[in-house]
Amino acid sequence: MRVKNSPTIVDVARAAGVSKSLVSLAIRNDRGVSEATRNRILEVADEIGYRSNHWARSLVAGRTNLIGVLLNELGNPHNTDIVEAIEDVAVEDGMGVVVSHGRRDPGTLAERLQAMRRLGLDGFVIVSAHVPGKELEAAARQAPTVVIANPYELPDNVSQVRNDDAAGARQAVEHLLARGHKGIGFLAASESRTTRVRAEAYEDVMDAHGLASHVWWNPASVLAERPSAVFASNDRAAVRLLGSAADAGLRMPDDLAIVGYDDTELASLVRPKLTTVAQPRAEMGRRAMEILLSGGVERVVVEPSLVVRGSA
Amino acid sequence: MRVKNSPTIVDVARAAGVSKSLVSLAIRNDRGVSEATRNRILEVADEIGYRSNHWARSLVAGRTNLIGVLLNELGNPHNTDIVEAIEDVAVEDGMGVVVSHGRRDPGTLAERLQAMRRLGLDGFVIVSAHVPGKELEAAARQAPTVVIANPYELPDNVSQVRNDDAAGARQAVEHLLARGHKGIGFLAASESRTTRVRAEAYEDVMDAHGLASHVWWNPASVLAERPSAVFASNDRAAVRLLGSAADAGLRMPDDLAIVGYDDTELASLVRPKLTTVAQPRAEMGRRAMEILLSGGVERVVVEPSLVVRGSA
DNA sequence: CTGAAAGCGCTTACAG
DNA sequence: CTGAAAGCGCTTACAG
Repeated sequence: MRVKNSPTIVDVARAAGVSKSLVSLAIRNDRGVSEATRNRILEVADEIGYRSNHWARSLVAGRTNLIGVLLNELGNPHNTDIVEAIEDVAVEDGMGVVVSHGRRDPGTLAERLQAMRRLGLDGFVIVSAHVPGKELEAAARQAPTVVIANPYELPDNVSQVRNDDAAGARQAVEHLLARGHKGIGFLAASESRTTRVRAEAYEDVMDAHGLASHVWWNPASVLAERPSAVFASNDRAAVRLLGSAADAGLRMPDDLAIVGYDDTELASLVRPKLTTVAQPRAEMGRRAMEILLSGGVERVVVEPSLVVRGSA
Repeated sequence: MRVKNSPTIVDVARAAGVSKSLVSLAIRNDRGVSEATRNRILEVADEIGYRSNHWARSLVAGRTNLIGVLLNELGNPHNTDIVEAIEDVAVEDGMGVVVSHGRRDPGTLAERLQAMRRLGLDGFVIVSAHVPGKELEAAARQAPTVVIANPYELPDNVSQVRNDDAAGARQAVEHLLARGHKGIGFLAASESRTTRVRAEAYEDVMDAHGLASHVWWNPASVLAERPSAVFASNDRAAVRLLGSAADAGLRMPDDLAIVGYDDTELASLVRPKLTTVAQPRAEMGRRAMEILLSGGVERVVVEPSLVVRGSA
């Protein structure tokens, strides 16, 4: 599986009858090469199928012009939308993006990040809360690193862009209260810090209204207790609950009102469509890239907003 | 945003008091380096945070040990499951994977493939039917290339792994016929070859049973005609139809039976759960990697299977 | 067991 | 406007 020998700069030089330095200059549009010469060189290069070797170029440049994006998992639309926003900005700035992912597993994530580090990328965007703190720290020592998530451990040298989970959760619960619900529970999707913050904000609001809180970890427990409404820590959990509740013969939102979090595609695919809290994903991706390109360390919090649909 | 100067092999050599060649040998576990020396070198390397430069290594090796995976779009679970299977095999073989995607747009896909080509990757797996034939051809000239999809144009030098869409479609339609449906329509999700093949197989089966065929392009047209059952060209289209039908007050599967294709996560998230045709994604990813590593050009067709759930 | 030298494909001063 | 030389970080023969 050896790569077919691609033509190099010296092949072009030979074919065009010039020195290889001149080819290099012509290809990079360096002025100081006559119009005619440049055109001839470019033509020859094209003819023999020359394609500059990114690795060699990076080696001398000391930078790769490539950003590494590490995802918690592929196939999570909340994450992948963020990736697209990152890429938009990167491409505008003439940088490439390589994507990797770790299947929600800290060990795999660490491994993938290390592989990216070996590539000597110019920056890292981590769209996951599960990368070990020491790995983040090591990555940030090598190149600007920003996390788009809210991990338990966030070393001082790494930047962060996250949404205000407490504010989002409050909007969700207050919406439910405004609709007259009193028996409102919380469905936790995981033990992540994000879930915890959302749960605590939920409890605070309930407390403030003199109402009792209930946190469940799976749809079955929810159905066993039959609250009048549930705030789920993300859309996926909300949709699972929606399904289980439907299976149990409940009608949403009358028998059970449900609010999710993230506003993924899923939310408008199911019936009733999900009322959910939307994170400004495009903005988050954009901010992350801005921080990366600035080279400094920043912590940014953006505001989520409630999207009311049929489920609550 | 210049990368902080990472320690190189010569830094290690200096710190350990040996030549840089020796460091190189020690690091690659080349025998011919005394146990004691190797350990000392490795220790020093670890101490000063040495990390080998993938680019430099590739430059001299003439290969990158990296496979490029190009996706039609991120966030399509059918695609991303395939990617995971590819990665499993790649990691087993000591190769890395870089992922890129093109948002379903041929121009963007072509651009991304070109960027990957500049990285001099050792092979390409294209999980998309929308990459222009000439781009595939150029990629395959450079390194082994296999498409996991069924594009209209497939150059002779590129390999392919795909499922038997006609067989899958036949299973779907025959299932519907077995359930007693006669007025069965087809909901097309796009103008891709895959959709066309599925549509034609559907028509053939209907023909064979002396029944009329109807192809629609959106849920609204389906509902205007009220067939008794619909075979949708993929899960997403099926779920959209499910939603629209529910909005129109229909009960599935009694008022309308629906069958999808792909068996994505979506299929078991909605209610009723979707009856759908499953592609052996793990096998497809594995086969693609095997072909890549063998270096030859092959065309492989795998068998899909019907998964019966609640929607039909 | 260990070191000096050449070279991977490119760019960057430095002379002409 | 153009060429010869050095060097990016590494590996690979080739001598000792």
